[in-house]
Amino acid sequence: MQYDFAAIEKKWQDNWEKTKPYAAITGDKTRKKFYGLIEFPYPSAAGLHVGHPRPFTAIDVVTRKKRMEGYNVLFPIGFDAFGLPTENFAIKNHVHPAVVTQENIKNFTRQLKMLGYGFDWDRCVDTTDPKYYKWTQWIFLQLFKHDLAYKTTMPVNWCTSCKCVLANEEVVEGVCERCGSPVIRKEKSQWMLRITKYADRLIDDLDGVDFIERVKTQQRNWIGRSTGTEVTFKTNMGDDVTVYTTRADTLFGTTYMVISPEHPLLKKWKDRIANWADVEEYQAAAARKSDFERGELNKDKTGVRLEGVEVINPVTGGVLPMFVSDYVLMGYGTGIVMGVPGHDQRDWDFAKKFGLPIVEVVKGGDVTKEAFVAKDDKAIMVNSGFLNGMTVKEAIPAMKKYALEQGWGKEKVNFKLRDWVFSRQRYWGEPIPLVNCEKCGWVPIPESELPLVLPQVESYEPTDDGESPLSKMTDWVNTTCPCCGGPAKRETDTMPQWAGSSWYFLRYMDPHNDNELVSKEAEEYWGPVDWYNGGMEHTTLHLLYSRFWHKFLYDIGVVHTKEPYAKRTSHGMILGKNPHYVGNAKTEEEKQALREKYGAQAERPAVKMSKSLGNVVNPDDVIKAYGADTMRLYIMFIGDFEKTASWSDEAVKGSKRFLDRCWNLMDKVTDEAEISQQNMAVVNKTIKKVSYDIDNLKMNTAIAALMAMVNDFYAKGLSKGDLEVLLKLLSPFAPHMVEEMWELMGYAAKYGKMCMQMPWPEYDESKTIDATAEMAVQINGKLKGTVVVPTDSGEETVVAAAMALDKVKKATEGMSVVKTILVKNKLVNLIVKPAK
RNA sequence: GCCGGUGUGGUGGAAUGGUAGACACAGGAGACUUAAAAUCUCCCGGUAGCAAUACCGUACCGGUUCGAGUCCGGUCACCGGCACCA
Repeated sequence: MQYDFAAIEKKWQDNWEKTKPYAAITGDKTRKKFYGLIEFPYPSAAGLHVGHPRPFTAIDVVTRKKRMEGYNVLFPIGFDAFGLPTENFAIKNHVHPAVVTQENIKNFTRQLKMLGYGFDWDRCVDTTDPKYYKWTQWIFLQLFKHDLAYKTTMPVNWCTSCKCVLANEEVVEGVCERCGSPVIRKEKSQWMLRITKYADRLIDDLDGVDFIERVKTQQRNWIGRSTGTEVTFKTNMGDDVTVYTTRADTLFGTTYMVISPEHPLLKKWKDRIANWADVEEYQAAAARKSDFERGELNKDKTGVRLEGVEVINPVTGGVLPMFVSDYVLMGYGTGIVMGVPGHDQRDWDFAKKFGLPIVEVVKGGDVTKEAFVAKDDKAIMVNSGFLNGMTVKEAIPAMKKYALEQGWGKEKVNFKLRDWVFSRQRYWGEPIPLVNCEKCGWVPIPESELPLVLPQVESYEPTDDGESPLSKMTDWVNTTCPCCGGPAKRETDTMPQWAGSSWYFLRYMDPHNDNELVSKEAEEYWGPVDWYNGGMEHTTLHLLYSRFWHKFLYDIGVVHTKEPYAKRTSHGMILGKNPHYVGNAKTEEEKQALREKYGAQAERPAVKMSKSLGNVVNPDDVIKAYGADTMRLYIMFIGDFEKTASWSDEAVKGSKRFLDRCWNLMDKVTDEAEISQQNMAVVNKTIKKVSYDIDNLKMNTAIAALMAMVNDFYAKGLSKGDLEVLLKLLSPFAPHMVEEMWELMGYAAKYGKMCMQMPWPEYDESKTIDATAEMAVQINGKLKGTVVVPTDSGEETVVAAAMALDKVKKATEGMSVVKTILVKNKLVNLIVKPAK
């Protein structure tokens, strides 16, 4: 028999809507709190896809178990609704983005409720709600007041299609992360946030949090802290030049200098550079290149020698030529590097091309063929004066010390992390609450005037001159200066999408507070988030940004913890079937054709879901066919939570079949209210396994254990007490069906509670042990068979039983046992030798 | 190039150094049924054999160990991230 999931799920969802069993109670001191968090979705027009339920269900399961364990649980949901896709959709269809957003939120809400998640819907937030973004703006004002927000003209990443600047984190392989269009450099005046001021703390505080290791390493690499030396060189131009190097030991091998095309010194030296026209032309060419071109063509070094510029090597006194080349970045170090072609491959390539001398200062390689980048401490310095004979490891601090004494060098820490480009020339974002006054400069609007509401506009189209659509709203733009009362103009750029999501987890703690971002009481009760699960793709974006904002909020006393999240886990992607997989083809010709047409793609059975491949799975369809409980169970059973997994329509049926088997157990159950003797061990073992597995996100093996227990129930029969435990363990995974069974079996009446409100079952360690153990018997490490012996049998008993096996008799004939290895209840290994 | 990760049946995947393949999907056989579906029971890594059984088997090569998918050294392949960061 199959259970009527449609009616049952509707019934219980209506019940939960009314009775609110998921309401979190701020300040409840009688229970421990648990704050579980998932990344709130972006409400796209396409609706929920199967990627969403994986993390949502996992944390739903975790929080459901925590509630049963007696915790006061906060498991909230909201919508990260500002952003480009909605704005683009609005432009295309001539609807206001706010209208689109509300429709999408409605659809997402319907879908999420259909999946039966235990969200506290009364705490739902929407980043586009002025009541919400009032506080996003408020935080920006505090950043501004603390000199962490500043406007500057700089070359920025400009997406040619979105007509908008992008943060470094939004540029992937030289193209726009969102639309894939090339990104070029453009000089623009932009709001920036000084995230670099927090670089050290963002790295160091990772030591104190429970994040999965790959998240920590990725953040550390992204921030990219390195300790090196700044060395100052004298020049004939009147200015000294300073370079940053992590290899101070190679100073004797420096044969030239390179300056970035964007470096301001070039302009200053203009009149004294003999070939200025060439240099200027090179600068212009470099500016025209996109990031992609600049990075991709990295093998082919280009540059121009600055004629007339001479630089003195402080250790050799030698005169070095200087070049301008775009392989030196303005944004890292000092924008000038010392060229050491013997021991840096890029410098080597450059030196080869321009015929510069290559000097070996570290022995071990062949610098006529390639740069020798020494890593081990066996590498010995040569041609390096007082460093000769030292290892690289010794030479670096020795040179540092010498440089410091001589006054032309000092230790310096550098980061790859850059300040955060915070403004966007788009409509659908939070207005930046500042005005520009000719007399007073940038002035914040009074906090009492927040929120600064996004005005209605006729057209949201980005302008070709790169200004925000808001700039055309002259009524709104022209205002008075809060400082002097004179005429002033509003900032017309808006905030990036990452703004609203950088602090949303705090708003959940106190979502309706009009006077504060979050009350002290609520923040001290709920903070920090106990468990946050989200995608790896946010590691260097949202996760880093929100840690930065949280640290700032800590500094100004809004929050009481240095870190927002105590624990961070990450889920793998869900892949769809690859329609072009060679395995689908029947004949060799078809296979060959697929390989030719799709190349390496054709070798993969599963690929990312996409509309164009037609392999997208819609959760609505799955729920319609099998029910939400099946959807939830399957997405948890699909495989290791952290790894990518492939969706299989076939395998979904297995989860449905299991739920039907559970349902049909109701007909097999005997009246006994206790756990039955025949199931005592399996029930206790399963409680232990499921409890441990849920806490460790091993949902697939937790479900496998439940399946194994149900298989046992079918084989041996079960009591009412056995079923009661099963229902409690299954409740986090399949809450609708479980509540229905709970009611039908009379437990609801007996306890006056829903199953989800019962205490989580406990196990008795002594009862997890079977009366007998099946032990492996090995001869010289080779498996010969198994014996069943009483649990915890000693060596004598086990060996006797083992020797009784025919195979063992045969294998030990004419041999003597020289050693016996016994692993209790697991195996016995007899080491034998021919008898003399 | 650098940093992470992964490699196990036809498939998804299990295995604190201790019986490799739990639990499923697909497939096969049987029961029930007029029949089908559903359900229930059993089989299901490879080779040889009627069978008992024997040998092989966790990407590849080597090592440690009574015993290695698991630990160590090396190689290859794939996936993800970063990348002219001096």
